[in-house]
Amino acid sequence: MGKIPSINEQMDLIRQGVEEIISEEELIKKLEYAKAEDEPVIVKLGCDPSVPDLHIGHAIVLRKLRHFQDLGHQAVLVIGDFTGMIGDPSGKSKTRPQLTYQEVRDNADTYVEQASVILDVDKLKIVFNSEWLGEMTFKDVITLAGHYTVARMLERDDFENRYKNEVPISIHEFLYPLAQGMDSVKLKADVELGGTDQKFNLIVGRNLQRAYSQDPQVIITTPLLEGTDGVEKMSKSYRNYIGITESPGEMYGRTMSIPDTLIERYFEFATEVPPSELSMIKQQLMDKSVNPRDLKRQLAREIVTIYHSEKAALEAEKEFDRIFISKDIPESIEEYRIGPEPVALLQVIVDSGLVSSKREGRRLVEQGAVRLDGEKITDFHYTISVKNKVILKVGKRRFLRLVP
RNA sequence: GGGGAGGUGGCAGAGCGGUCAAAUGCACCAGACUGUAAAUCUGGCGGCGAAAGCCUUCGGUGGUUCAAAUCCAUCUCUCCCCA
Repeated sequence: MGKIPSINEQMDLIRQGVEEIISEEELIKKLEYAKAEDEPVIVKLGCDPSVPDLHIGHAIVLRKLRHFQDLGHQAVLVIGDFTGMIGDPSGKSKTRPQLTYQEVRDNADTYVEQASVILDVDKLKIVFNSEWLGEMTFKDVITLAGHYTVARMLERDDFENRYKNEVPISIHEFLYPLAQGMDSVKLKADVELGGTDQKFNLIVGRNLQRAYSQDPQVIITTPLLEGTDGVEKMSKSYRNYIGITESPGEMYGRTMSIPDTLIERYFEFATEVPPSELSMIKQQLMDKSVNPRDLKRQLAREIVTIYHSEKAALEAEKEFDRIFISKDIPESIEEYRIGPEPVALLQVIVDSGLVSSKREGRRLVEQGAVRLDGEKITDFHYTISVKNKVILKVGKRRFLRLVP
């Protein structure tokens, strides 16, 4: 590692877009040591193989890991296959079906594949925690558990709240942070990354390393991004996420649907815009010198560009403008064959999958959301017979080309 | 082992014999407006039906009743307190 950047330069990059570093002094020490000894710092990130689809919220922490890679450090991705095979740690959900070995492997593959958009996979060390956790005996586990107390476990906000609100916490949930901490011990991690929701677990890892006479890891937390609804955290279970494998059009549109108040955060955490530009954007948002819509357009382009290409971003933008600004029809519309016989329009809407029930279709007609070739349909008994192609439009963004 | 409180729609959370397809908030969908799928306002938000109405839903099952999310029995899961 001859050309390692200076500690200051490293810290500048590391500090970008993080919530908290515990502690900076320790990190600097580790970096200094690494530089002096020409030994990379070991940076750990754990992932949950039960959710294979990544969204741009996950990307924040992945990007941070990438930063460490760029600085010449050793990134380690820990696939939590062991914990994944046992079940769900976040007590609320019911018995999530346990994943089989094969499912976990497949998910892990998908994860790495998707993460490769952000990480340098060639330099990435990938490990499965079943390797060591699966080897532990019950006695080992008890010994491990002996390093922690219930009171300290209850320090975790989530546990504390659930305890207070009489929401069940099962014993095995206490073991998850310990298991995760064990990963750090095994890997002799210098740094562990995670979302702010992981802070507690990361600290447990730190404490366990101490218990095992290791130099405790530095923990770095990254913010959890709000979803497109602007209310909940971005998560697959609410449909408020932007998946990193989504089509450019979908990605662009979903970005445009975030509340204006989120523009700044998205710029800061979901894109690669340099700090100088970021501060300019913040300024523009504050003094309202630029229409927020235009900033959001820029944001949407940035995001699509990261996961697709600039070209795709521009095309997506064009399409978006077409539909929502010019109120035009999309460039390409799916065709749906209905034959020359007269059919109830409602039936067509349901059969084609545009809406899920006649009831819903009817509501939409009543609300004036259904148009045929631009003409509003007001009668839900409307019967259609197609001689030439017709454009069926439901709401603002559902289109179908009906062909005989 | 004993005592008590609960399981309601995507989530949170009311209801506690009929007026309950189930308040309210969030999410979601649509319309208006607009600067965008932003904000705001309005409407909708189980299914079939033109409608009347009918069917399925309040942890599972079985009852009581003209009528049950609401009462009873039982099963199951959860929480709290005492030991």
